[in-house]
Amino acid sequence: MTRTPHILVVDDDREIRDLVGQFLKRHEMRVELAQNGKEMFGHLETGRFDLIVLDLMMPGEDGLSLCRRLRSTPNLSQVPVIMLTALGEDTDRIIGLEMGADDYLPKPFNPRELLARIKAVLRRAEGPGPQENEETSGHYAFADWTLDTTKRELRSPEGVLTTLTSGEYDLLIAFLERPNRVLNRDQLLDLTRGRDAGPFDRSVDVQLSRLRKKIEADPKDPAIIKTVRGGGYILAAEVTRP
Amino acid sequence: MTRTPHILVVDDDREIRDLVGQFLKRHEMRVELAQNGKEMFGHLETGRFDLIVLDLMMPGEDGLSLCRRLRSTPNLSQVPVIMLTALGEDTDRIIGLEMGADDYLPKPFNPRELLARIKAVLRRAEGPGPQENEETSGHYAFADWTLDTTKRELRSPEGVLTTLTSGEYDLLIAFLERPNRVLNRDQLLDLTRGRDAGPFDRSVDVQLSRLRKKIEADPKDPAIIKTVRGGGYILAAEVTRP
DNA sequence: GCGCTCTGTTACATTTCGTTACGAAAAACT
DNA sequence: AGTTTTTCGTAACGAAATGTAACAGAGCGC
Repeated sequence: MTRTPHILVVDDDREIRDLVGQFLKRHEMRVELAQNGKEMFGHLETGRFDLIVLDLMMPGEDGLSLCRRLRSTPNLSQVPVIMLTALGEDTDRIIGLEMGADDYLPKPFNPRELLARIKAVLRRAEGPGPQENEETSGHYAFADWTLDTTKRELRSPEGVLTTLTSGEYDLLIAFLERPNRVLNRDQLLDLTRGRDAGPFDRSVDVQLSRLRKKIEADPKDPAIIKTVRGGGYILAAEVTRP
Repeated sequence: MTRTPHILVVDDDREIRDLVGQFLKRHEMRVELAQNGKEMFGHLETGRFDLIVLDLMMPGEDGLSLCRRLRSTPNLSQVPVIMLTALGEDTDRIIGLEMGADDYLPKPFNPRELLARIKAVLRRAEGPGPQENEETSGHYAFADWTLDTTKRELRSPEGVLTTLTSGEYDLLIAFLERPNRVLNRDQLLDLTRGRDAGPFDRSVDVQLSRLRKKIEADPKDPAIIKTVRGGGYILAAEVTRP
């Protein structure tokens, strides 16, 4: 199973950003663009990415700093990064000192070269799988339910074990990692299946319906995952991680 | 079968140490860190390493001296060493004088370069090696089961001995070495049989089914090795190595 | 060779998931 | 209010993925 890779391109130069984006899209990758750290973390909050292409030199917070922040964010510390470095002065020194990235590419670069490196890094990173692995340690508790992510076990308020299919499990995790936030269908589809929605895609609705049947006391009047008409769905419960 | 290399990084500069460590970990290596000779030999006493990355300039006993001690220690005299040398020193002279290391890398260095050299040295060292690939010995404990890899004995929660065929054993080991990670069929086939999957290869499924019949209380609703639809399988249990 | 065990292949059963369809509910409009 | 339009819930169906019994060939000890 290889889903199409989801790449986040961060560069303040609009031209480069778009160019890289177009190029990667033509090579069967899904691409999001960000022009600074704020946008980058915005994307990271709502989507799952297989790799980040990050410009070193940017106004405001630069690539190095962003990379460090990334590495110290529990959920994102393993996302591969390819750093774009401008040619010049102490590039070597910086590269030598800062190894937060998985690979470096000096500007100006050949897009094919970038593609090759992306593929190489993805191949390497394939092992641990998409983010969320690592220390997504342990337990979630919400609305008297308990989810053990190590054992992939869901326990009802009464303590009964409830089996979830992988699809239902993925969906639940997506909500638990982003509680009390409205997630639209595109985001959910990306988070759970790593793909974009077709024109009349209702698969999220159906899957959610199935999940509700298992965890809601009254699926007709859901109390845990609520519908936001025109917006998506929201996990309406406090989530704790003991 | 080559398992992930075990690297010991010795450098007094915390930043470099950590960054090198992070970088190598992302490249499928297991890494231990030491900030001086004392810690280094501490690690060497308790673990087996495939390679040591050693800083030349360190307060107290420096890299050269440590390397010499290493070479004169019977058990460790063959462990490959890559020496990090700061610029500005008379590198050539040092290299000329000290042949204890397998390779040298001047600081500041490009991490890709370090990785390339590590791989090159490992490849070279691989040949002769009766070097005994480390922790082949030991016990695994998971979900109340115990596996003794020395005797290849699997014991059930009730203490009953369960015999595994070698195929089942290999499969179980593959999971135990990578707990809580989704492994797809290609990876499993590679890990257990060292071959690539044919077009409609279901052998992993069948073998896993056989393993489940032996270790799962209810093979119809597996609790230890779970299926990740579209992804592969995952060992859903905590694994400890007493 | 003969019997035994192990493993890959095949075939069929079962499960899961996406799509479609249709009715219900909410919003928009008249 | 009544009507139309949009959005959502979910049953039902079919396609795809997974589970596994049964078979057959390979390897091994005798």
